[in-house]
Amino acid sequence: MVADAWLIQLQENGYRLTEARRAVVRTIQTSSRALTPVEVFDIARKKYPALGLVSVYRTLEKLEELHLIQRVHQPQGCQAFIAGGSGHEHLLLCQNCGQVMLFEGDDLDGLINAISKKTGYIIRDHWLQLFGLCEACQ
Amino acid sequence: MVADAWLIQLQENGYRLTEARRAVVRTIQTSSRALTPVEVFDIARKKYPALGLVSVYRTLEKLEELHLIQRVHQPQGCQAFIAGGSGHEHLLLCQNCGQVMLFEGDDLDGLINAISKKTGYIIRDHWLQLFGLCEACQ
DNA sequence: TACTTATTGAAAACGATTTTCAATTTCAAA
DNA sequence: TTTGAAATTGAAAATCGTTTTCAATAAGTA
Repeated sequence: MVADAWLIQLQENGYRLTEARRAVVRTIQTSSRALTPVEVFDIARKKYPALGLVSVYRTLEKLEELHLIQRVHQPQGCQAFIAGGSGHEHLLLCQNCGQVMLFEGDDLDGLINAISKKTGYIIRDHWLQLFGLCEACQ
Repeated sequence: MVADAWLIQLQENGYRLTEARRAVVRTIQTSSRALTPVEVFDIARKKYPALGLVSVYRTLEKLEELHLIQRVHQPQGCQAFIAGGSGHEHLLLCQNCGQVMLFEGDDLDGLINAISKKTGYIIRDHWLQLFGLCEACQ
């Protein structure tokens, strides 16, 4: 019935497709903001009341391992997850409603080279996150 | 005896100077990598064995509130603290030894304007963190 | 020196996450 | 279809990091 890429990914990695996993996947996929495990639990249970919180944790773990979701770091905490992007993308968060957008196309080469030269570090990775107000919240 | 800026800051904000606070302050100030509360506890107790873990948490809370320390976000967790910079600075972390350096002079205006135009967001803040290998670990 | 009040460490409480376990469900093989 | 092995489940218990409570102590002012 569902030709869902995430479910296929789970299956191809040897995981079984269960109602609990479908419920968690659907919940995260349809959210425009990052959700904590308990939030996923509360939302998903509306459609699948038998769901247990433990299964939420276990499914999130697998989805993160497959890079289908990613953890969102914020000043208030780092327990929330959002659908992961494809390739190299960064996050843009609305400080009012929590909406998360992904963007790509950062060109930090100049900056990174300068810092590398100044500090002697070999730089292998970077995190960039922007905070602001989405159009609706301005 | 100690003409320490952090201790003065604490005092000026109405907090008393105690051995527990001195021990925590000294521990963080002399560390080149981010420390978790328990790590601070273990290190500080070597010089002040009577220290309690609760006082570590309470002192970290006050130091963070005064912006003297900052929380370090990493893939493995976000509970560690490092001495805070002055003004607008970003972190550069060694993925091998954990050493943390601060740098400033990021010019993200072009990038931020482009993202702002593309998404309609008003961008008010940003986080940038670089990961790599320090000279000693290469 | 005396006194008020912040601060302390220990123990208990708490909340989030993980582990254990018997029952259930999935899915491949018959 | 049916069967059966193995993965997955939810509930309960255990665990971990952090916070609260509380009586004793220490800091700093008068």
